[in-house]
Amino acid sequence: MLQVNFIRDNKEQVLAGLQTRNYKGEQLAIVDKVLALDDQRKSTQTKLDSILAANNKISKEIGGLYKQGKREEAEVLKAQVESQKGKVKELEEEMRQVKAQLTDALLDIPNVPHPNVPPGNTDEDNEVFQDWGNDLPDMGEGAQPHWELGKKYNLFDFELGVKIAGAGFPLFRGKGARLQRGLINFFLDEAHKAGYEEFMPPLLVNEDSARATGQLPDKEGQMYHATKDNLYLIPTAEVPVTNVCRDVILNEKDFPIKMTGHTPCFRREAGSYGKEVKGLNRVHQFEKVEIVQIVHPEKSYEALQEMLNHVEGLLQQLELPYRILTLCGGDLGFTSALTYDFEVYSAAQKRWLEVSSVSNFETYQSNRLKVRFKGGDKKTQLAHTLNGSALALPRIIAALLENNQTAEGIRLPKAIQSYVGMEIIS
RNA sequence: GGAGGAGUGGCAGAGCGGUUGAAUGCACUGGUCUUGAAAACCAGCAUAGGCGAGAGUCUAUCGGGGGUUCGAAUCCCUCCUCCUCCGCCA
Repeated sequence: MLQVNFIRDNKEQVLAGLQTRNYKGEQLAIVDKVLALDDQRKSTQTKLDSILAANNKISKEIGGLYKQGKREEAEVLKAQVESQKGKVKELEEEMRQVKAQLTDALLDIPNVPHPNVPPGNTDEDNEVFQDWGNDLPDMGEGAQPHWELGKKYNLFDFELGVKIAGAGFPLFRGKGARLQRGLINFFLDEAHKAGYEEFMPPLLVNEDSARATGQLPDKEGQMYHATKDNLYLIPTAEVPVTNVCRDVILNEKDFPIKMTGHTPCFRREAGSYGKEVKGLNRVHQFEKVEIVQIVHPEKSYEALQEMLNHVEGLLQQLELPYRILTLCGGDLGFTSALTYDFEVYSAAQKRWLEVSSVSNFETYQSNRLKVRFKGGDKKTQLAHTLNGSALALPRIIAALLENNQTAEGIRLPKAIQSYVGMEIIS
């Protein structure tokens, strides 16, 4: 969430940001609401503090009087403090409520989009930041989609997944399982080379962690919830990995913090069915390698570019046609200031598939995470956080299979042949 | 899962109802001394929030939450975590 003081000092900028996100009319009133609640919070605290200060002072006097044996005088003062108790309780309750309302209101305000975020309403308005050009692969008439190829080469089995768990839980087997394992290792090795520390985090997280990275309360329905122990299955490694730095005050010298991790990701994807989700296009459980950076505020857009280059390098090594989109105001994630999506062309489905999303959250996430650092001036301030997929597996596998199908089998790109242990899947 | 013990500042560790936001040591930062370093000495060293132009001052925080009390790090309840023993187990 945004900091109240930032909103107060940059109200026009925040309002303009909301407009980029297509907030109109009454929806913009949220900003004034936040400021009003904050004013109320302050005045309530001033009242409360002055009573508490007076009470504390008297209590100390009582201590002194008891030592001197002046019981009666002490009793008088006791009664005096006691008489304020109701008022204190009342103000404390008011404080609790105002704070809760303020937090709720702040949670309703999305991040301020970066000036480069194009206007627009839907994914159709996303701006192509980097195009592939016209020579998209044409596999001809007989090209098979990945779900057919998976069956043909016995790489994965959706029916068995349904039997064991349910729809959207694919079962990888044989060469399909090896392909997936090889890709994960390839991605992790590349991240390692780029200076990211590798993590193997818990796959279930507690409420505090889910709240800190913003999955709660906004995306409650999208996560699997182990209610008995009140733990959530992670929808992305971003959650456990970013939480490494929760409530930490870093030293400026620690920057940049670069973390990576491979995890399965669990998403309920409630309400999405149909063609768009066929095969591996959208599943409840998938593998992903995530990269996270925590950096000095002045360096975050450099870091974003670096992450962009990293993801681009992966796709080039995989020899897949890709394009990069700048998400428009309407499609931009609630917590993000600037997001680039990577899409890979699926030759048989004849459509672009999103395989990575790289975002700069600036201080929006770190404010809730309380990731701060001390700069040269000894002041603590919020760090910037960024993350991106590098990469998500299922759609990469879909594109690899579809784009590389030949009569002899599926020819793997050079970069991963040693990882998978074969040149061709036949 | 059962029984017992413990959680205090970056770390170690006092305090166990009254001016204690918290002794002391270490670490860290600045200074004195020194050609330089070490040692020694002096000073500083938590976070968040309110009020204030500022100096500053007030409030909250001793694992989390709640309670008792004029007053809680200290007493009570509850949750969490760690340690020891027993049981179970990949």
